[in-house]
Amino acid sequence: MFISKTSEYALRILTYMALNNETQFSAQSLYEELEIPKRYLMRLLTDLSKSGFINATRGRSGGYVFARPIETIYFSEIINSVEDLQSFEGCVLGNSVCPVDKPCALHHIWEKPKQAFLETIKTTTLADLLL
Amino acid sequence: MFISKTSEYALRILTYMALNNETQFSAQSLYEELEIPKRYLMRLLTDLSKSGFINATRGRSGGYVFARPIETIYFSEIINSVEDLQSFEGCVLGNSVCPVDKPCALHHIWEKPKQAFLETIKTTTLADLLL
DNA sequence: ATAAATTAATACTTACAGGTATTATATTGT
DNA sequence: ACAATATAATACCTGTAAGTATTAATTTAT
Repeated sequence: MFISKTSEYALRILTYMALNNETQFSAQSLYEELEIPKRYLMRLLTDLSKSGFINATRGRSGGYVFARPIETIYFSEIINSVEDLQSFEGCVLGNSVCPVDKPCALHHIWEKPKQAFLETIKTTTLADLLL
Repeated sequence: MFISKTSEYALRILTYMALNNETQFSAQSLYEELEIPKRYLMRLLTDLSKSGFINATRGRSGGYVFARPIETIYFSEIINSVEDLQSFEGCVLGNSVCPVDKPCALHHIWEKPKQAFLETIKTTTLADLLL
């Protein structure tokens, strides 16, 4: 499982845009490149626009462009915009509380993969894909 | 997100059983200890029994006991019994194909956390909780 | 002005994980 | 034998993520 399908889509869209530096991307062109159901893609683009990752312009020669430099867009922020990142931070066993002094049985075992995941998404930006 | 709620429950049940070595656990007693909806817990116990982790005995003094030594029960196996582990192995971006010679943009970035996760669950058994 | 081409808003539908209810089956103490 | 106490099987309900449909708003070429 790992991340939701919507997170997958959001990452797919933005990584594609970051890697193909065209001046602008239309929903149509993104639909043709990425394998995402068209109407869902369009709605997601509006969401990503509202979240401030991209700017939309309507009308005949409209489309989407990055609203900010891609050096400032972290994967954690993208994922967090479509699902709750908090659910990754919490206890593996889903315990409401998992206190430091008396953590759940799996706590220390889970730390390593969890940190590897969080660190990766929190320290990697879209620009890092170009390196 | 990471793992499904059902996986969480399955882990919670079996880790609890591993850590509290009573001769037998009734659904009732597990319900009182773990915070899992009762009927769902009972169904899950039957599933875990069918999967061969535990043996169930019915009737007046029935309950559940481990069917195998806990040294042989890996977390990967538990998770895999209630959801598809394959979904963790696959491409982060959910691409149907993500070929080695031309992997997706996030491929190498994702490798580290993914391997950390898979290695942990594939090399850790319930018995390791007792160490 | 008008039509074409684009995104936006909103509401609806679907699929599935998670949760519930009911009835059946097995075991054991009396 | 019978009642009590377990688990098993099966069907149903529900909430939410994912996907679809419809209509509105905006821009631009002619």
